[in-house]
Amino acid sequence: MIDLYAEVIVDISHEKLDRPFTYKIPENLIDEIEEGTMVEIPFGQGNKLINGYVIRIKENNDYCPEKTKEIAGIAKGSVKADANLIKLATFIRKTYGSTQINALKTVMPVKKSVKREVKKRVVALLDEEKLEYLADLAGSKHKNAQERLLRELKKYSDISYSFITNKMNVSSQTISALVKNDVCRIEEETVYRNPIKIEKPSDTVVELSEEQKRIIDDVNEDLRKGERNTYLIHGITGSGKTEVYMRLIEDRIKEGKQAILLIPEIALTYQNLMRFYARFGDTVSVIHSKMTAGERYDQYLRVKEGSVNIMIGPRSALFTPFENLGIVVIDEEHESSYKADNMPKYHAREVAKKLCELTDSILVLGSATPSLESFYRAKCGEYKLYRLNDRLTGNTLPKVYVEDMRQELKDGNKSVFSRRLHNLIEDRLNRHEQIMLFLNRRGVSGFVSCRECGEVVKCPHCDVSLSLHKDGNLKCHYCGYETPFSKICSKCGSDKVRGFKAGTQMIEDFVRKEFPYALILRMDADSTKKQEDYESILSRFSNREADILIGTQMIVKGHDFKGVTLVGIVAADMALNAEDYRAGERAFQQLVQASGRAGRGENPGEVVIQTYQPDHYAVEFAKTQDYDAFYEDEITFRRQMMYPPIGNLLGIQITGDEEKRVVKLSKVISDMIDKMPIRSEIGKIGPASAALSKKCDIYRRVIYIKSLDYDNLISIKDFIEKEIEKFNLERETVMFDFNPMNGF
DNA sequence: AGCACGCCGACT
DNA sequence: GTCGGCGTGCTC
Repeated sequence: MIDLYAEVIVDISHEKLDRPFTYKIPENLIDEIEEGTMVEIPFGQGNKLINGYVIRIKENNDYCPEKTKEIAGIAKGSVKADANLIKLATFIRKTYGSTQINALKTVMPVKKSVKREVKKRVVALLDEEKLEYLADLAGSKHKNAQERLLRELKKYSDISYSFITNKMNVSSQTISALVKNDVCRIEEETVYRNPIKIEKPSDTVVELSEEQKRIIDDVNEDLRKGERNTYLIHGITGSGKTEVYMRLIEDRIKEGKQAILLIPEIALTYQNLMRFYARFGDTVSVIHSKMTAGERYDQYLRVKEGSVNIMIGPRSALFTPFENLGIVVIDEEHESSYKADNMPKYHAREVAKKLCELTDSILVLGSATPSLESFYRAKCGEYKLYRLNDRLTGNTLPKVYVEDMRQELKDGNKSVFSRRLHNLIEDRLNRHEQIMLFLNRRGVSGFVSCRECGEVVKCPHCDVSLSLHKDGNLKCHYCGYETPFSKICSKCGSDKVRGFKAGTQMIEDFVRKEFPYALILRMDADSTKKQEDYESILSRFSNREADILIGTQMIVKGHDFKGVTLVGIVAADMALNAEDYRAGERAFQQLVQASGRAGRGENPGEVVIQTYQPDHYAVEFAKTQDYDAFYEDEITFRRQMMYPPIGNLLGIQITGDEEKRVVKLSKVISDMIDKMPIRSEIGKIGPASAALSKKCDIYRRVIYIKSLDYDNLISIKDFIEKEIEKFNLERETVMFDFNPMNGF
């Protein structure tokens, strides 16, 4: 019998080990080991048993035969990765740049039958005096690493394990030596959470509109012809996108196939989830990030045994190992949560496209405000575009007022609210109808604008707003351009240029003062530490326990509050002037989505958008809800600047604990790029300090590379990675993000 | 990442 | 000498 060998990716995430290792497959395991099997292998001089994934099986051994070891066995309680998932992992590794093992791990829906997430910390057991003494002692004996650790323990007494080994350059042996002597102890934390419980309501069969019918017939016709396309459904809020998804999914299930539905965040589409349960019953399953390992494993088993046909969840639901996938639907496809925020930073839309190619499935994207990427592809003919322009319930879109805050100021109104918003709030309170006040502050660190003319101070090189720093200078977070702050407006000459700052707390205080009899709920990151707080605030508001809900972008998504007839966007400028190239797109999306919250019940709604820049294209087009016009303006800007989706952007983030070193390393990398032989034209921006230039004592700098050719960016990333490997970096980290969504 | 090997200073 | 910390290099 011929010998078989396996290429194994070891479960150690380190660049130096990020390549396949060849192992011999023992004869007794030949039938059991396949590509995707998790195996136990002896590794290193100590032949320590570790896990690894078999990614390929081959007949010839291209490695030195004497050194080739045998696979020890199949990893206990392991779960096999199916072939498509391995291909997806390879795609993720190549497209977003990560180690193979990390790509494999993100793609695995369940790694083990019981997976525990542990966070190790080192905690001091002695008091400061004793530690000081021991540190001195270690110092005098030239035990440098030990001294470093002891001094740090004296200062903080509780340090994360990975910080010590990675950032302080102290090895695990040194730590265990101290543990043995009872100087400190290692603590492990496990975090678990319960899933949400869903009841089964009944649902009535809905009559389809002409628009909906056309989409469904057209898609089915394509499938009959053997075509596999990507479809973008641009449907205004309340136009019945969900019903279209359900019909398309139903049709695939009748063909014996399965479906994946991606939604931005589980809690936010609770209502939609119930509709799916009502329609498809037990064949629907849900996964989300907060489920415990056991719960996840249960869902995985149900999928494997074929009792689940539809998987609903956030981006990770994409990796459900269906036998015979037929359709992937991405609802609210413009949402930034579809982009992974930790490595590998993949985008669910792109991975879904790849998955559909691999499984011969169709991809359906839906949104009221499609991402520029998707709409651009639709315009190019790469996706098929459909519109849903009619609101099913027959109620009209809300009336939108844009209030010019410059004029308010001129007329002597210095309050947070325009006269119109103030009057409308009073009116709604009298009529006992509900109000939502919306304030966005994400990604904003105090942009600067003229209160007279609305002019925003922008970077002459990057066309993004400058932000005011404590040192009194205005800085660009893209290229590092710096200029002193001046009260004098360069456009109109007034001396009313000010930084912009407002918080939900401030709005709440103001509302309490102005309308003391109103019942107010506030929701933002500070007031909702826990998921329960969040749900309870929303349900209390839904039960009409309050008149006014004040919040950040959290309150904008998905929820239907029938009683709300007035939406106030207190400071639209906050979103307009976020400091990256997506600001306009995000602002438009948020304004339209926020407007969509008003008048979802019987009474018609009104929306007030307050801004210093009523002429801003995002505001103008949000007022008329004119997506196409907005798109034309925005794509022109992107084309001029070569920003995505026209060009591609690679973000490189350099972080470290000492500013000088981070600055120096970013300069080194920047020079490296300049000297690099490249295939096609690129544009380099930076290095500059990141939007959050210092966070938890870690300094952050960024470099952006623009290129029309995506592969060009990949080779730049590979090149930099290879170069910096030589430096053996210990205190700095370099991270890459392809076509970043939210900056770094 | 984590293990062995080997160098080099400190101490019997 | 020789004990032991810590840098170096390798892992199929």
